[in-house]
Amino acid sequence: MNKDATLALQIDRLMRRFHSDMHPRAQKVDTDKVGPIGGMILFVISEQSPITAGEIGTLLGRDKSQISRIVSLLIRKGLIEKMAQDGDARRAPLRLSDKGALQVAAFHGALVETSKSVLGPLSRDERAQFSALLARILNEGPTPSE
Amino acid sequence: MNKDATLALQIDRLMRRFHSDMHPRAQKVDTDKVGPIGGMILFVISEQSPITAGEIGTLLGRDKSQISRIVSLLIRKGLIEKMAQDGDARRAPLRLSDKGALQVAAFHGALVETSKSVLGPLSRDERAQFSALLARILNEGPTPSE
DNA sequence: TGAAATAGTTGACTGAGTCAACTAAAGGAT
DNA sequence: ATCCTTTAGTTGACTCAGTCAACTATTTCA
Repeated sequence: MNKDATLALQIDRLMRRFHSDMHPRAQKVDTDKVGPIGGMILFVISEQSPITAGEIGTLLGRDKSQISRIVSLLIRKGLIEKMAQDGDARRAPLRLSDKGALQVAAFHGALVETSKSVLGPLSRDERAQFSALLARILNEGPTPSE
Repeated sequence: MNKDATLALQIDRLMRRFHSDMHPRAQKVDTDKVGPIGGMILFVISEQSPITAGEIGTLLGRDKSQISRIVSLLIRKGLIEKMAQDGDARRAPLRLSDKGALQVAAFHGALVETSKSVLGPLSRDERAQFSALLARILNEGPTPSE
């Protein structure tokens, strides 16, 4: 069997595993019903702030329309807020609210648990190896700090 | 920043990259409009036949209801067919039709191209390493190993 | 100043994924 | 045998992810 095709199936299965593990964990702490992607957006903002919707879209590899909708939901829920303009009235720099900062900690925990659960079979070294390979694969786009 | 949380974001981005690369490729060869998961099901059947819907669900990590619907679509399109019973009337062993075998080759090509494109930054050795790590993750996880 | 590029919003749609309820067949125990 | 439980698959209803196109407002630059 073709190795590349096998790899494709493996990646697909990893995705499924990751999602189905994360979903219930994220739901349990998602008191404001912002969904898993809402959680990831909060997480990204907590790492880099201020950040615009467009930058979030690039980081997460999602369409701007999707980001736009979830961002306005997060604002409506009071988890993030638009900051004062930075000179370009098209851009809307975002930052966490205090409430959002609390929420982020919970999502962060869910993410960590999911990673630990899914990557459980790997040793510490292997996990680092895996992460390094992922970083190389993703290297073409903007990567979160290391 | 927490390493495990970084890993979670990395995996998510890999998934996004993989999907958005595969989607157009799969669509181009998807003359019967069975969708990317339809293609993966065909691929799985081409590798292991006969196989039941339940086994496909386990292999792909999808819900049986989702598999059931797509399988009946594939049958309606004439790409796969139910075989004679094997003694258990609940189980429905499936196999490719001739038409399905042709379609599978096209999907296979799309899968290979996607792998090559997404994993382009990796060397031959790194790709093998990556595949081995994936195999360790997937085989020792909550899914029954082979 | 007028045209093109950029950031974001909105609408409409497809499809993935989840959950629960259901049918039908098989297996096991007394 | 008959009941009870388990298993394979089907179906309905629903939520959310993802895509695409059209649109507004603002900035940039020729």
